[in-house]
Amino acid sequence: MQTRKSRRPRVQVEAAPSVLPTERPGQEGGKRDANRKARAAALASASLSLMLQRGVEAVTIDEIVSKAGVAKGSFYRYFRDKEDLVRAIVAPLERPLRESFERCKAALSDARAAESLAAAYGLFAAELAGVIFAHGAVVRLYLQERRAPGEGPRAPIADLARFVDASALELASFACQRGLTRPGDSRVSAAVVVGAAEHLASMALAGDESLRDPSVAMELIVIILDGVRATGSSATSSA
Amino acid sequence: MQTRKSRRPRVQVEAAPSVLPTERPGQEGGKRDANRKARAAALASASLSLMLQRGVEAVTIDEIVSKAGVAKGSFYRYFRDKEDLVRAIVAPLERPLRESFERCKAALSDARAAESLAAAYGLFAAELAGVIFAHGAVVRLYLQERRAPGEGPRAPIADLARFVDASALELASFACQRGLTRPGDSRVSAAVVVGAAEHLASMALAGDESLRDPSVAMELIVIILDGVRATGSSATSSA
DNA sequence: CGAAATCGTGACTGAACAGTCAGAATATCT
DNA sequence: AGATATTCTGACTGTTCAGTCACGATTTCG
Repeated sequence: MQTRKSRRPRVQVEAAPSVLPTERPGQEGGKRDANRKARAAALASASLSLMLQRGVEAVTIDEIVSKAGVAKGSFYRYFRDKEDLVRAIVAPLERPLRESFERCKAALSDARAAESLAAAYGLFAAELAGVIFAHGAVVRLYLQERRAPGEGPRAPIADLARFVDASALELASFACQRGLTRPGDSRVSAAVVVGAAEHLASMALAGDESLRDPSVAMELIVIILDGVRATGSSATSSA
Repeated sequence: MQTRKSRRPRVQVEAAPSVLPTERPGQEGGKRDANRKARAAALASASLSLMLQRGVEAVTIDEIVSKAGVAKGSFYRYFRDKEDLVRAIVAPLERPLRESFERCKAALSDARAAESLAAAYGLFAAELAGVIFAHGAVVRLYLQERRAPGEGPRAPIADLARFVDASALELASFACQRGLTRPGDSRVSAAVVVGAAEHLASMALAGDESLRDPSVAMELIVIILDGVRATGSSATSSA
């Protein structure tokens, strides 16, 4: 079997490469275990910096192993292919995102008025900012390739993007049903919020250091809340 | 000279490929001219659909010429390489965008109050919607690869993205200076507006047909204006 | 119509690439 | 320490790809 690049192989039947380091030999404390973690981390880290510089598709396995200081054969002991590597790189984002979405929905469940909306969204934004800056490089990669087609090595990023969009839509629908936001098509408000937050994060991570200030996140919140808030509550936010 | 893929060649000194169809022989009316246009269009169209499906980097010249029904040598008579092709594909977007930005700025120059802001932005949005739906496939490609690194075949898209960001920032600063929008960091409001509009456009173009309704654009405007409007003017938008 | 140019073609080249594998190196266990 | 299993290594293979070029087809122009 030889697939050359990631050009539409999509034929793998069951995944499960014959050999992958599950946790076969010396567990946890051993030198084997430490080596494994170090190697996987070196590969992921080298990939990440290369992919941020030149894009996921342009980076080759040879470059990755060269930069990571590892033999090519070793790569395939840890990852089935580039798509598998990308999946491993972005995987740490999903859980904290999902949990923050869930906590925000729970907070909205208890919300009775507009100030509860502000509180719930404020907490949500703070949590998201934590995730974004804790996983800066990975989030940059996600943002960079976020709208990639669902095929090829960028598929895991596209999957995560779909998850974010769906979660945001669910949240927006929920808030709207409970009368916390202006009535209207929740797909629009969800898209606006996701697009605005992600683009701002992209700027903050890729460029301007000064955009990382907490006041920037506050400004985003104020703008979004004023745009989305249910009419009838107090007018615009107090600056 | 052989560069294999677009892997960091970046060595070209002066561009200007030895032979490219400027307008050498039979001008304008001739059969040559018609053939040229038809071929270039076939290549661009084939590229566009392939790139939308699998991404700019994954598509090969062989696939493009095969789909376009053209010999490989002909490709290189029309485009220097894939980057050149991408530049030709997205080029038609820049002019209308620039002109809309300029018209919007001019409208803001004449604006005296909040309703002028709404009028200027409303017209701007209508013009943008026109561009977006007139060049649907190209805009989809732009949105798909918008945050790509500035190297490689996606560079022309990254350039266009920088242009959009810079223009939006200029517009936001201008509106803010004139007191038409809430005081604050214009980088934030510009990022919010661009991110929101582009993400919504991405949804409308890639997915849901129903998001193409003009009422959706109106909803976007209302949300953004309420989030951005200078305090002191009338409260939230009338529905 | 015939000459002179441009244009189209597709086989060809050299290089880069993904993925493999036999043997060397290393860790673990007794 | 010795035996055994796992892991690392990098040379190797077959393929794919970008870019070229000599030649035949087509168009233009006198």
